[in-house]
Amino acid sequence: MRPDRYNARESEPHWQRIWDERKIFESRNDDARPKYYVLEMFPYPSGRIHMGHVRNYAMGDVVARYMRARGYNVLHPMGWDAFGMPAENAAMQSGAHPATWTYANIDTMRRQLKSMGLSLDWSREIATCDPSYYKHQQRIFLDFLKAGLVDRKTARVNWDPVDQTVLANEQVIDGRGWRSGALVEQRDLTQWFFKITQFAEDLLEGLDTLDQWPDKVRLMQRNWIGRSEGLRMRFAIAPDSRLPAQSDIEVFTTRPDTIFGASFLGLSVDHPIVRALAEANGKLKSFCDECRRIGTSAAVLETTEKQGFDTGLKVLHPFDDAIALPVYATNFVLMDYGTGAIFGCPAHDQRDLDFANKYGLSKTPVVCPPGVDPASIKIGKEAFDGDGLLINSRFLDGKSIDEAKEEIACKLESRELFGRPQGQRQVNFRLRDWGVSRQRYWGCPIPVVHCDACGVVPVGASDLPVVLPQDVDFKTPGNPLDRHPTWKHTTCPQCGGAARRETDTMDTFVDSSWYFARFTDPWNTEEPTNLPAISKWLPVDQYIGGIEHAILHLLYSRFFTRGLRTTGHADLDEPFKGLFTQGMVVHETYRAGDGSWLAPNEIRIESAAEGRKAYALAGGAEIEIGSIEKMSKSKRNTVDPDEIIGTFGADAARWFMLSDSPPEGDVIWSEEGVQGVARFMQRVWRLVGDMKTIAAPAGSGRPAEFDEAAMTIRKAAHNALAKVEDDIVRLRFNRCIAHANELVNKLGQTIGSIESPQIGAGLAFACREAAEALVMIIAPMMPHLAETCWADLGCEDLVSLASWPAADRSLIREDVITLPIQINGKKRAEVVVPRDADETTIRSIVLADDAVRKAIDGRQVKRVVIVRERIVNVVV
RNA sequence: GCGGACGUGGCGAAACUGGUAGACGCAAGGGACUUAAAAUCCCUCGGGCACCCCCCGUGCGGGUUCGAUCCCCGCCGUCCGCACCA
Repeated sequence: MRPDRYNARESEPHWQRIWDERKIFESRNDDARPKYYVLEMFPYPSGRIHMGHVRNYAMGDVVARYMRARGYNVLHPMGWDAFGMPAENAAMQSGAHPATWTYANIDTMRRQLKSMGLSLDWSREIATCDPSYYKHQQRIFLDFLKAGLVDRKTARVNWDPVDQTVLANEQVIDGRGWRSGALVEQRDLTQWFFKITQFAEDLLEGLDTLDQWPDKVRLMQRNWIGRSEGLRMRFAIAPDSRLPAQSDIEVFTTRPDTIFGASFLGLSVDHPIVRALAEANGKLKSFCDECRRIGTSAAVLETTEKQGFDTGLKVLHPFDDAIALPVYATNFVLMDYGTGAIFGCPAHDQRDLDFANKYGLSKTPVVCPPGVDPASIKIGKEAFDGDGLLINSRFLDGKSIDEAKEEIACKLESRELFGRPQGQRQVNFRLRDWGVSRQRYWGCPIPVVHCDACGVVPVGASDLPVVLPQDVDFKTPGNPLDRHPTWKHTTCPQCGGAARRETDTMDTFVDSSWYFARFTDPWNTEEPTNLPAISKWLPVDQYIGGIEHAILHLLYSRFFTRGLRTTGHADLDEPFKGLFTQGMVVHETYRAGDGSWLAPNEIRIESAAEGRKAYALAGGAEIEIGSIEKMSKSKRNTVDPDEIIGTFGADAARWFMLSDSPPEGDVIWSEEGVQGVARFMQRVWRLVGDMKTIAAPAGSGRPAEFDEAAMTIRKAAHNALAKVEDDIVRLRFNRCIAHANELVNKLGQTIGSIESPQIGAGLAFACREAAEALVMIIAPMMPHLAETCWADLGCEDLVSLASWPAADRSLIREDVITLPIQINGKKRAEVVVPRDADETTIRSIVLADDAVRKAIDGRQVKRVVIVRERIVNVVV
């Protein structure tokens, strides 16, 4: 007995169980069909999934299910980005061990993801906090170390003196630790680094090959890498101010052409020369300390004035000994870019101009914009950095900027100063090496030991993994690994003497930099990956995730892939062939009179012609409907996927997530919207039932003749198939859904107008064909409803295993077409013409048309523009 | 400040990137069925008007074109990224 209503709550677990038992989504590495690897960014196991996950995984699942139907061997795995701070914070607050907390969260979230009906290969599940995963990460670290891709050097870090840990830049808010609130100090610590800068050029060039990435992301990475070509040049210190150990100062500049506009040298307060001078100069020292204290956060930089401290040193202009330039210690020159020193040319650099104005330094214009009289140039508050010709520059006068740059570079390169060339061309990058040391417990241990006799010694491969100790306490601040009573004491792999383990763990971005590769052979106990599996599956054909990872995660993964290649673990450069960044899930906010936020399930909406109003469920007070914002706990505008799935079903949640907005944009979750989806689902269920009563049995042959109703149905079905095919591969899910809606509308209308005596073989076949097409079309998005309909229609096996019925595009081509007719660019009429009509025929049909003649109204026809199968424009 | 994106009905959006602007959905209004409600079905739904005609309309002002949401120039506004990188 076919129920009147489709019951998602019964149906969804039923099909999930069948999919699970038959393991139909597990992919094999020895499957010979063409591969397709679709991957969504794996989640951090924070506790529960949120609607953003639902959207992300719904998108990936559509792609996976569609490509499977198209005959591909699809890899669609899932795992957990399971190391990280929140687990330690939870341990500090509740006392639960990070591992216990993390695995409990994973269990919850796995159940939630399974309730979404995702076609995932759970047999490949990995968790980065598992020793079976991080063992291989340690191996990769050691291989990178051996290959010279790892460095250990001192670096300036944000140090939280209360928590006794290093903080990332984004964890420092207004100069204070985000958790402790303590004033953050800048400390020089010895840290581990991945030498990502070694691949700077390659990472930049590789972007050009990533034509299936959003331009926006490529641009962001390009800017982040920040390549610039310039010149290192040395200035001799004037003899009377020369220091004992220092005869010259080297600067980096991208504008050597402006050398005759130079009026000072600016040095970072951390420049060795400044440091040395500060030893003997208390005022300079306190200036430097003050600059360091203020820090470099964005908000601070906005308001901080350019400041300098005259060191008393003078340097000689490289092309005129008679010019001596003052040397300042400044707060705006960075030590870790270029040489930590610049020459300032106020006329053509805004920062230098600000500085010069403050300290009354000269500002000679040396580039004259085209069409401007050099004598008329006045330098006020705005520096000119545009193009022009050189002036006031002696031998450079009249040259272009590029010619002048070239000339200065050649001159200085071929000239010696104190026994070395005075200039050297250099390409500089904004990109810095990737510091991976974290003074935390819940991360992958860095597998080296420190031996007093042998120094830093890698742990032997057979001793991996270096496993985190279980018995740790989080009551005291600092690194639990460091204060663990026994864990760090070990013996040196080299000399056998007493040694200490490295107690830093790796940045969790390391964990996510190669997980996509591990999925290709997650069972491998010996190696991180193996080349046949890598070659088979990588690159990921379609990677889907949030734009917030546009730089770090994606850049690190690209670096790692190059590193894996260098160390023989992989054989490609670019891990992600296609990238898609989906938008956020946003929701209205609700605010009570007292300013407190209410959750969507605490209010009731009433809508009428005058507008919508919200009332509190408790008490009934009217609630202000606020702006639409990203779902967040603080604004309480979240909805819980479990509740939505429990009420409307996973299919409804998935469909709505894909329906309303283009996938790269934000989608507004609304109760009304998801109710609309629920109505749609019942409509599909009824329609399939209606069509079934007409439809021929499954597998019936195609008759030779189709009547008009049958043709209408067939055309609608094939038209929808064709449009969905075009849109789904471009991830335009919102359009796919519009096509599905149109098909349902069309089929409903046509079926509704059929009188039962009319039903012949043609119509029966068309109904069977169209009903199956409809089910196939919705299946990637609403797999459970689709399975139920598929079974109801008596189709073979599962729709999840069925092949996509390729659209017959010849059916969509009409023999006669309706052409819109414009008179002087405005649409005035339509005519029906044969598709293959030539221009003369069309012209005469158009000009004979009553509506056209009326619109022309006797005026002279000057021209008739005919665009084939598109439009006709009559110019009068 | 630099770089980028975007502006279309009451709302989310379509429009094959130069060819019928507003598909599809949400909300709203009217009607049918019903004792009633829900569900379902039908109609209307950018603005104006003399309402089967016609005029206006894709942030604003120009331009190119037979024809512009789309291309060009100049404004206005919103959002995002980077942030003293010499």
